[in-house]
Amino acid sequence: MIHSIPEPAIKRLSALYQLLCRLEKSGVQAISSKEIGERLDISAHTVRKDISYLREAQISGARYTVQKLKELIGRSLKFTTSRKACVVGLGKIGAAILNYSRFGGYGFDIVAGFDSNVNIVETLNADMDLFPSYMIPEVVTDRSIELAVLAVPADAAQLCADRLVKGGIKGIVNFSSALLTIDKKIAVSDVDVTKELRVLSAMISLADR
Amino acid sequence: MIHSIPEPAIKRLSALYQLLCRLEKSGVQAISSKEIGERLDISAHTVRKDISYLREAQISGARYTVQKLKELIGRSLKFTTSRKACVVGLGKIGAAILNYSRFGGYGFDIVAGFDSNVNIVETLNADMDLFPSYMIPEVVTDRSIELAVLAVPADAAQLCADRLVKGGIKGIVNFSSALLTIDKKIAVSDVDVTKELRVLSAMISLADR
DNA sequence: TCACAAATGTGAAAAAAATAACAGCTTAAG
DNA sequence: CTTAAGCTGTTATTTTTTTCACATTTGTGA
Ligand SMILES: NC(=O)c1ccc[n+]([C@@H]2O[C@H](COP(=O)([O-])OP(=O)(O)OC[C@H]3O[C@@H](n4cnc5c(N)ncnc54)[C@H](O)[C@@H]3O)[C@@H](O)[C@H]2O)c1
Ligand SMILES: NC(=O)c1ccc[n+]([C@@H]2O[C@H](COP(=O)([O-])OP(=O)(O)OC[C@H]3O[C@@H](n4cnc5c(N)ncnc54)[C@H](O)[C@@H]3O)[C@@H](O)[C@H]2O)c1
Repeated sequence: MIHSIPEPAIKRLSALYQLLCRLEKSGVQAISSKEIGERLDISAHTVRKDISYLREAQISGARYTVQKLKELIGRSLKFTTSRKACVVGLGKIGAAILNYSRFGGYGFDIVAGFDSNVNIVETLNADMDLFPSYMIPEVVTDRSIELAVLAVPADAAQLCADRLVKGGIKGIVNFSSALLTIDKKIAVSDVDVTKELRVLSAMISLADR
Repeated sequence: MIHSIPEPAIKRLSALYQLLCRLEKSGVQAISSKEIGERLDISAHTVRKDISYLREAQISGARYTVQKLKELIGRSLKFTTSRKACVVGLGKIGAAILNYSRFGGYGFDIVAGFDSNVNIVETLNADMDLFPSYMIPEVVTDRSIELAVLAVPADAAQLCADRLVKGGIKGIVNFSSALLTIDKKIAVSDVDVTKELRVLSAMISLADR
């Protein structure tokens, strides 16, 4: 059964999937757990254990076939079907992400952008449709958007998150430093540069005691 | 002794520090572990446990004094002294971070920017000095820069990281999807939006089985 | 064909982290 | 002053995650 893969394992398997995509493109046919471990900076034990959570053994004894392993992980973690995403807040960060062209190649399709500033909505040059912020619930529902990147100022984050939830969003990448109060069923990933810097700073301090 | 605080605890304490800064500004004097837990979405047990790693008890029985707790964490994790940082790669993401004005208030001082494109170095409008990429080692050393935000294309990331290391950098926030091969002593935090989306995608899939 | 070096898959052991339990202190109200 | 409710600090317990060990399988060269 596939339920209850430890969350750290899910993260490592996601990274492994990306590695396998790259290896496949560059024509590599097979790879061992040891080599994977070196690339991802984790132990070979962990690599094999993570793969074993997927409960679908490949041929034991032989190195992993890149293509087959990629398919196995993709199927298990549902990376196969492309998911629709949107960007909320089209300032510096939001606009950069909106126009980042490489998401498509990885199975994400940014189909809408939102901002409260009508001027931005009307003038920003983008390949997808842009809407004013109040239309979030409607558009998210109508277009079956599952993921959102939230790049608004901290004090607007909760309001926008609520609108996304109303529209039925399933996951949010939150760039603001606001801590969202949100239904547990919705997956949230916080990307706070200030916090990252602070954690690094602490680790540096504690490292050299 | 302060050594060996679990890494998850360091991250939570960093978040707590930020919360305490905000509370102090808005004039809150005291707060309980229960309230902290609600704000940070962790249990009150965990909050108290994390604080106990710092081995410097406040008055037991009374709620935490915001200011004192902030000072304790700041002193223990060395958030008190401001650290110098730089940005490498002044494209969309890099330029946004370079001009983000709020880092100063949190103890980070962005004192330099680097790009291989001389045109950008010369024309970009910024408050700090900008340099061509080959000068990274020299400038990092001379100005005692400890932290770097790396926002270059994936295929340039390793080269830039090596230059930063040569200059004596201590921590890197890496926005590219490249996996850096780097001395264990240097703290690295990867911020890969594509990977975040993928992890969210996996969690969504596994949640509704 | 056979032997052997090199892999994998997984149950078991160890380590790490989260959670709980509770003794003892604090504050506030009567 | 006394009591009761509420809170912290820390030890104990449980759960989660990582690491290990090894039986078993593959591919290769003589
Ligand atoms: N923009 C996004 O939404 C997004 C999303 C996911 C990941 N990323 C990643 O973040 C990184 C930055 O993204 P971006 O959109 O800002 O890219 P960008 O192309 O706008 O900017 C990259 C900058 O790096 C500079 N550069 C190239 N080689 C360099 C070198 N050797 N030394 C110094 N500078 C160099 C370029 O001149 C350019 O200014 C990339 O790795 C990208 O893949 C971006
Ligand atoms: N730029 C950085 O380097 C940086 C660093 C750390 C954190 N952040 C955080 O990331 C977030 C985005 O940063 P940015 O630099 O792109 O900010 P920005 O100010 O450039 O853009 C914010 C955008 O959000 C829009 N907005 C405001 N309220 C809105 C609402 N209710 N609905 C929809 N859109 C709304 C604004 O019109 C603006 O276009 C902020 O929370 C910021 O604090 C940014």
